[in-house]
Amino acid sequence: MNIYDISEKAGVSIATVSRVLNGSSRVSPKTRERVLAVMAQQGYVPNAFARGLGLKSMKTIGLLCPNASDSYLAQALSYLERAFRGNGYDCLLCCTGKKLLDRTKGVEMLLSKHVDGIVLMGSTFVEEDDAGNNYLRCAAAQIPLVLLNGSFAFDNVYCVLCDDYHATLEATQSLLDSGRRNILYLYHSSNFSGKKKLNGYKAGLQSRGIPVRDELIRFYTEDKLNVPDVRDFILAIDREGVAFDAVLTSEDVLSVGAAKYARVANRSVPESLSIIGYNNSNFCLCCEPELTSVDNKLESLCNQCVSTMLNVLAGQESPQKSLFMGELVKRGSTL
Amino acid sequence: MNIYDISEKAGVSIATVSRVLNGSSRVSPKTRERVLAVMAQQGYVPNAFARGLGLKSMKTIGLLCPNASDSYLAQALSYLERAFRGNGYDCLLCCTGKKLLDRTKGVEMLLSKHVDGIVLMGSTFVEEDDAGNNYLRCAAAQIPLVLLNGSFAFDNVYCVLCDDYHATLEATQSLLDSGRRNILYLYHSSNFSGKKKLNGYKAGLQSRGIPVRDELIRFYTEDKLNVPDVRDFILAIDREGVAFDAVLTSEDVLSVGAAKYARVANRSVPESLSIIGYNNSNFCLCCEPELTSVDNKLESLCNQCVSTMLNVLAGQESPQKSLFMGELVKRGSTL
DNA sequence: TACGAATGCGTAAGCGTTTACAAGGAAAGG
DNA sequence: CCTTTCCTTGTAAACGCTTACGCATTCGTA
Repeated sequence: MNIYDISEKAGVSIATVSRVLNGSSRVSPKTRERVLAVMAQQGYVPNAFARGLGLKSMKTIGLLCPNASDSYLAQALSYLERAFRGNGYDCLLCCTGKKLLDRTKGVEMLLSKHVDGIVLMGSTFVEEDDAGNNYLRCAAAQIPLVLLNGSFAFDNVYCVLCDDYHATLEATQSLLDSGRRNILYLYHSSNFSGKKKLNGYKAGLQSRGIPVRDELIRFYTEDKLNVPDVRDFILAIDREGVAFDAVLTSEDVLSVGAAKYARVANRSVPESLSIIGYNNSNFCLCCEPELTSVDNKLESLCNQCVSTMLNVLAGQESPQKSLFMGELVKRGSTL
Repeated sequence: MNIYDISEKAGVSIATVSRVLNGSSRVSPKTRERVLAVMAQQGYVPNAFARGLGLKSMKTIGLLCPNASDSYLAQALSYLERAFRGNGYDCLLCCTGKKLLDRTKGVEMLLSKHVDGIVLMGSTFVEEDDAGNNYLRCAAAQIPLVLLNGSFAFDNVYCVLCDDYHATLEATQSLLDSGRRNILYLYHSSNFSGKKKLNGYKAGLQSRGIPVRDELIRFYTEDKLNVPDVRDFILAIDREGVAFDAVLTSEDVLSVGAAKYARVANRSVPESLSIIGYNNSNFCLCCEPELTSVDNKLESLCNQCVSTMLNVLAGQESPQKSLFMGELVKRGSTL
């Protein structure tokens, strides 16, 4: 069943069928009706490969996601896919893990499938001058790239991100202003936004004249975020003899681990230990007390990603960088 | 940059280039080397549309997912994508919501993109004879379909699922055997596996001679699963005067809500209230005490989906139905 | 040495669309 | 009634690849 069958049954040429297919105005209403009727009756579905060949586009956006099972990224995936599909674009998903090499291969795959644009999720990308990201330059030479939570100054690379630096800075200040002095900072990835957050933490301390102490800055290295393991990780820090009266983390799941730690260590939250997480995810509401967390406006970020992409594809001017402000959502885990 | 450029620079015909591209054995090693060298040097990437036109396949699997932000489905997505890509297939994602109409449109979209096969996630499909699922028949006429957690007896439709009926039955018995008599059953969707679970609950009661009481079976209608709302939902049931000493749910998030309810209602878990969830997700470990839950072997299910799909695509015999057994993982929320 | 088979490669015909160009007819203007 | 213009439609040439078929060349064997 192809365009020829339809043209025959409708008594028109294939060009006319194609024009109907593409909504060209250069078809008389009567003819259009007839062709559409035949299509519907025959259950005709145009061949996307052939269309792609002709149009050089298959209305598809590539999503490069480090890990679809991460609840934050999964949520982002969901927002992005919905918004793109609502605008006539489908999404090709590529989950790559975090390694640069794998991400490079992922981008190549997406390019070979001739996606119209790529959204790179999850900020595994560092600053402008990182040599390892040369492939971004190559990719951007062909199609528009939008980085979600990443930054990379180059033509055709657009960045949409939350100001993680200031958000973390404010969270830190908020802890200090409630009387905390020894804030344990726990983070899980040293990617672009990971670094911003860490810097925000340090700046927060300095803004109140509190010295930055390395033993209070801990990197959780396990790839998988598992609550009991995080709890034990913090417990071990405690047993080292490092004293802390607050835990600030780069992700909510780490904070859940902190809440678990508090329980086994017999410390009351928030009286003896304040906890602040990041992302304002579902996990915050699971704990008792509920977790204070930084809302980094994921839905807004995703919508901006999509509209930026659509604008660029439509040849319209678009901001190279869109920065959103995070917001501290206070709940029971802080004073 | 196309096959002609390469053929010219390598001094061979396009047929030879194509043969190299497809790993045909009908090329001398020397020629192959030369062509590969030119390709690499020129950074040639074959046009997937044209290949698709010729090969009638673009090595792509469509994933139909009701909701990528659901942690269970997100996890499944991640497993599926990884396994498919590891086997040379990419994944086209389509998140549709649960409505039949939307899912139908999603399937049509995937068909028009000529995916090689479709995995339908999330069991929005009911039994064999549901008239609404005619589109599955149509789709299956063209390409293989694999249902994850669904069942539909028809050629070219393969089912991979967990025995939710027996898993829920056993969970119910386990509660009864620990002395509980009034088990509140809370569920969120009445899809295929939702019905199986409900039936398992009823059968569990009956197996111990306990009457099924309608007021203890509650459907949580909100589309979004939000912990505080679930808590209030259960609180309202309590206030109705319906007494229950255990809560069994169709999803962990509902159980988290139950744990929250217990706290505001001043009931101790598990002494005054037992709780069992379903999926054995991360949420179980966030609660205090940790939640007992049914592990429905998601990773195994997903791997089976993939190997079934690959087998069918390779023309090999494959089981029409693959049934896995769930397992009750006991934790602190039960006696 | 001769002949059939096997191998390596090229030619050309698809695959199902889009679209530039052209042509035919109707409407409009003189 | 003849031109001109606009509108609708058709013809045919891409798009970049795969592959059946055919032609040389090489190899093995009698």
